[in-house]
Amino acid sequence: MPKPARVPLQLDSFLPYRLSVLSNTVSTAIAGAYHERFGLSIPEWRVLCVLAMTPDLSAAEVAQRTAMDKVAVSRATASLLKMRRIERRISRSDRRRSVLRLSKAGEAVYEQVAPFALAYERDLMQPLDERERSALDHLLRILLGRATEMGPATRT
Amino acid sequence: MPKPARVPLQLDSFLPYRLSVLSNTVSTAIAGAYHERFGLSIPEWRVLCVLAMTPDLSAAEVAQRTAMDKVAVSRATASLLKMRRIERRISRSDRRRSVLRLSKAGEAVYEQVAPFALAYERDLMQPLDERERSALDHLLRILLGRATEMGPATRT
DNA sequence: CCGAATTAGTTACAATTGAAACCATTATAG
DNA sequence: CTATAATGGTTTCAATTGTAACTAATTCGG
Repeated sequence: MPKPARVPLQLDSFLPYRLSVLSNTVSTAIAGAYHERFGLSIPEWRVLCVLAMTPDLSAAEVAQRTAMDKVAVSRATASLLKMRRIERRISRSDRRRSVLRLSKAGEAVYEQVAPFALAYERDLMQPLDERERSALDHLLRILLGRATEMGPATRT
Repeated sequence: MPKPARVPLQLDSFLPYRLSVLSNTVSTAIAGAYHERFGLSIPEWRVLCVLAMTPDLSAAEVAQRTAMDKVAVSRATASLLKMRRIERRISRSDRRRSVLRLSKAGEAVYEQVAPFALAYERDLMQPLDERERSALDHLLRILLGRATEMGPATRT
């Protein structure tokens, strides 16, 4: 008997691979632009973004809303503080907790970056019609839910 | 006049963000499993995978088919060589070029990992019906094409 | 109250990743 | 031919990222 039955796994039709390639392509494109135009990293941009929508969050709340861990948030806020794009106060009631919000300068940066980000997204989705866009939204929602509930891949 | 018109950018409906979160969730789940079960990193897995489908590729060809850069391929192949999961020869016609293929042990590992990977993928897509799967395929194809042709985000 | 356990956030250290410099070999121009 | 350029691949160094340990403040059990 020759070879055992080969499981045909074509890498470029393998969903995790495709997601990774797509996400990397998009992210590095955006990251480059953010960096050279605004001196922002992607984690910094995320923090800026949630604080623009919702001021006075703690670091932990920011972490939750940006899907970043607390170390990443700490680094991003440290950098944003140094650039004076956010301000930090200490919570009066709990002196461990800090309260973060955009500074005037931070708002100005946000007002510049947000349209840029939205323009990129619009361009990216430009080939999709309305039906396809809502299908995309639907699929991403399902997949993320599923991936999250599956958690650390347990099988064999 | 008060605030300038706020551009409403909700992070969790921003496509690049959603792709990043989904891809990270899936990748870290799989990476953990590959690592603890087979001692493989994702780059190593990718190399293994393309060599299983197509033996006797050069490093550059592997790079192209895995969407990795040549440094990543070099590291992955070095590690796979040390573990004796692939073999390397020097091309007779061009002594810079190497020719890579799975070893017996490499094939054995592949035969184990591939079903695992496919099972993970199947579970991930389990909530999707046939229509949705083909829509997903379609959308990913379009978006990747678009992201690639847009290249380094140029705008403002 | 007081000490153990929790929680918010930072710091330190190791592993990953990317960019540029670097060999060795082959191709090309004069 | 020979010098220069280009190519395949590896190594080096710096930047990013993740994990674990740590500090400071708060809560909880007794």
